[in-house]
Amino acid sequence: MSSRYNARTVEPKWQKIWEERGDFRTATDNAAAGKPKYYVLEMFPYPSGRIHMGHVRNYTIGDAIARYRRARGYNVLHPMGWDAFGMPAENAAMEKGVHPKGWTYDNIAAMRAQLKSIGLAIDWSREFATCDPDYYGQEQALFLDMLEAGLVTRKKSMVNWDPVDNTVLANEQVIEGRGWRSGAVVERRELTQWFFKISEFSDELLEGLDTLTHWPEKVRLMQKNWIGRSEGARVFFPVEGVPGGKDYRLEIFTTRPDTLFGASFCALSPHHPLTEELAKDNPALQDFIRQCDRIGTSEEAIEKAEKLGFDTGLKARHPFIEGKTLPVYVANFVLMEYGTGAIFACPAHDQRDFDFAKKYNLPILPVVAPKARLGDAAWAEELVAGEDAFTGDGVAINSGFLDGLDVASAKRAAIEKLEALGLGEGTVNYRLRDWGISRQRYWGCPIPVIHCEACGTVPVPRDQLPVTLPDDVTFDQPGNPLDRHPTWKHVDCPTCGKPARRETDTFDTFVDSSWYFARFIAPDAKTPTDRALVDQWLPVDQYIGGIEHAILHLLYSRFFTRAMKRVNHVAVEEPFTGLFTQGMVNHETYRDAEGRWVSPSEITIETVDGKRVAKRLDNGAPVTIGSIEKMSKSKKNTVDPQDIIAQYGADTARWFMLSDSPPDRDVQWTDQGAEGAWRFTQRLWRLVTEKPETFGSVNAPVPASFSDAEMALRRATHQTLAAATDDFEHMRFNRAVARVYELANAISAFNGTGETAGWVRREAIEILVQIVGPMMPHLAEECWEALGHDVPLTATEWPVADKALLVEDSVTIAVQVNGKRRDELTIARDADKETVERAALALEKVEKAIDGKPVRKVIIVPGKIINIVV
RNA sequence: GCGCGAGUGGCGGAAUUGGCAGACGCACCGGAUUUAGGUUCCGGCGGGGUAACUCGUGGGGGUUCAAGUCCCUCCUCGCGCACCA
Repeated sequence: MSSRYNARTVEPKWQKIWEERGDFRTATDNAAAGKPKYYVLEMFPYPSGRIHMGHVRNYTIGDAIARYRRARGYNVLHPMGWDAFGMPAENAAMEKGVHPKGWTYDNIAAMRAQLKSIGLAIDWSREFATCDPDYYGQEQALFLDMLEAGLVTRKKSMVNWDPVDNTVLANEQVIEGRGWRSGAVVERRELTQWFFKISEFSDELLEGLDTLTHWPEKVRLMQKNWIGRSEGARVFFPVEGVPGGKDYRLEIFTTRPDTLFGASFCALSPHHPLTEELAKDNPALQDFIRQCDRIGTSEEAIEKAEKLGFDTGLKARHPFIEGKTLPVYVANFVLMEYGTGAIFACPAHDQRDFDFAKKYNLPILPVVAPKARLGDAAWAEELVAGEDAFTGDGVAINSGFLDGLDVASAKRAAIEKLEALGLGEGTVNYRLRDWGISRQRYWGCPIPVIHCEACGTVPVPRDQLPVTLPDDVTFDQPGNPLDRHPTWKHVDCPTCGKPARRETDTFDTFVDSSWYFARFIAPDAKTPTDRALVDQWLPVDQYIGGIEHAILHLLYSRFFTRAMKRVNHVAVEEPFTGLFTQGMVNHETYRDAEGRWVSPSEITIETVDGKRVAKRLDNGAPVTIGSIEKMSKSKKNTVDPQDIIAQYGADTARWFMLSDSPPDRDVQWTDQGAEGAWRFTQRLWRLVTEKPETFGSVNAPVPASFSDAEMALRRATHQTLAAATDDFEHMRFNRAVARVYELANAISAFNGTGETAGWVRREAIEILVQIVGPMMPHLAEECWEALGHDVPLTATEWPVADKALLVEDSVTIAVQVNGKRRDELTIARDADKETVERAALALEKVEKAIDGKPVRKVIIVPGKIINIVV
């Protein structure tokens, strides 16, 4: 009776049944549900208009977890929403003349339909978009709470300025130092902006990392380095000749006070107050600053740029060496945002200082020598003549009272001395800077403040929230449409009633994504969160998303959760108990004879003489097969999930996404892999439906005894179940898939007949279908129904492995001689070491390998290996 | 430039705390059945060697009875770098 499995009809059928049954609507009041809660969340998507394979992978992983946890008896919360503010909507408005709002909501509608076709176990009743006034209004309320709590500040910071378009550019809009549209050389410009005081949480955020034991170690390490706690010293260098500053003391931060005796110059950031003071009547310095400002604002650009300096002519007095002075430079690699915006440089022991000293012929004096080369004059010569600074541990030399101390002791001694002299102190510095949240853009959440000439910055009164975006805006010119809107920004001051001006900047979209996980718990609450409910549901038990968010999004969310706790909107400090970072989806690239990228859908591949050869489908022109890279529009190596779903069904796409690669690594999408996944869907369907008469009846009693072959299949079944369950617990879906194949092979190979065999066969196939359930839910439901069940799989509990069937009576272990495998031995599991040793030594191949030589040692690892050393 | 991670057959990968390298899948090769075909089933499949055996986890070195796994070093690729999301 078996016929082909038709995903096209089966998948919508089950999606409809699940929806009608309300299987995935979560009982909001978990306490009443009487089950443990489990909150699983994937990073919500930006509504670009179409889902891509990265989404399919992300949401399939999350869905498998959600369905597995549901089967394990948890009350699962698995919501979905849209990270809907951001630049692409404004770009579309400029390029296509569509309104960002219409464009965004149209995209959401299209992507929602696509996501639903994947068959995700999502509670769609909780869906929202961050551009819904209801959501961003609550975000404004949160901001006001944080403002009142002193967590917000205003200060000056640098932006990329396009002098032709007269607009602020994002870093990604600066290409090789030029504006992406105008092509003009970009300048740095100072702007007063809003900031969250995340730097006040540096220590807390750092220490909190230790509690995140279910996060990848690499993410914790990246965050730790990003926060960048470093112990060091503030040192004051008295500077002579500062105009109008008689006793000017230059404050610098250093992590290496032990190298002070090797100092050869001081350097100021181009935006250090002293630099700006000096530049006032120094046109050459003004030019130099302008030159530095052309590098752009990204740290990457600044660090990669050639090191340049400007000698101010000022001299700084060395704190330890009487009479010694150091030249004071302005240098392009000194960041105003880090430390004090000024450094002292010890070229011998810092690579950047070293490069700079070489370029400007400044002295390089080694003051730390590696232990092994202490007192070796040649070492110092090599260092100075070479290209690399010595940054390792060693012993202080040429350093007066520090001589002979190791680096750590020398640091302590130097700080003590500085403190005694009143020329410095030990201090802790962090790399983490405050979070600038002002964006000079339209499509974002308006910052709810009003600027009044008399009253200063005044919060928008709560009863006037949300401050909504005006719809009547134009995108025919660059710049912020809110700022040039004829009426929107003109309001009366809420305090004094005089004419005032709305803040026209909007929030960084990272603000929107820093608390959405809390909003899903009560998406309609009239306050940002519903405390009774968030206390039940937070933190998120398992969060899943791309590794590219390892630092910013996750750090901002951690900060925001702490800030929300301070203003009593949540009880927890950490938002995500478990974090899983999935890899990317890659695909081969193709180019035609002219080097233009060609899409996979435009070509066909054949194997000629064992080699894969590609050509265009339309005209047969040859196409070169290139490297495997991350799917991207620019390289045209994308595969549209909708095409795959239309051709093979969602289950095939899901299965492929989970089957081959470990989820935290990159996966390569291949047509053959997709076909292989599709073939397995057909195979499972055949296994279930081909010979229904060979299965026992549903709910038949357990037979009294089993044959050896029947026991073997039962063992395979329960061992697979135990192992696959463990794999699900650890998100090792690729291993679970491999075990599914093994069990399927065992079921196919089992040829027992009769009632008992039928019972065993049914047990095996049912467990197989249940394991497949979280991964290919539609197919599994259809199989489950075909096996005679009335209750859908989504409402069926996860099976439990019979522990008695997990252990074998005998084990096969390898026998090595001098570490090389010579034979194997099958022996009772509980055999003692002597028995094992005697049996191993008696093996013919082992005897031959020993070759009469004396046995020195026999290593027996029970159940694993025997190694005979001769 | 700085920080982080990853390298195992033709390909994706598997391998408890160091304990039989290559499970499982894809591709490929051979056979059977059938069809108009990509279907299905059976067998083979890291390199060298007739074989005994031997070499093999990015390169080089080390620790160990035993190393894909631990240590040192080098190379390649990927991610992040604060206004992309």
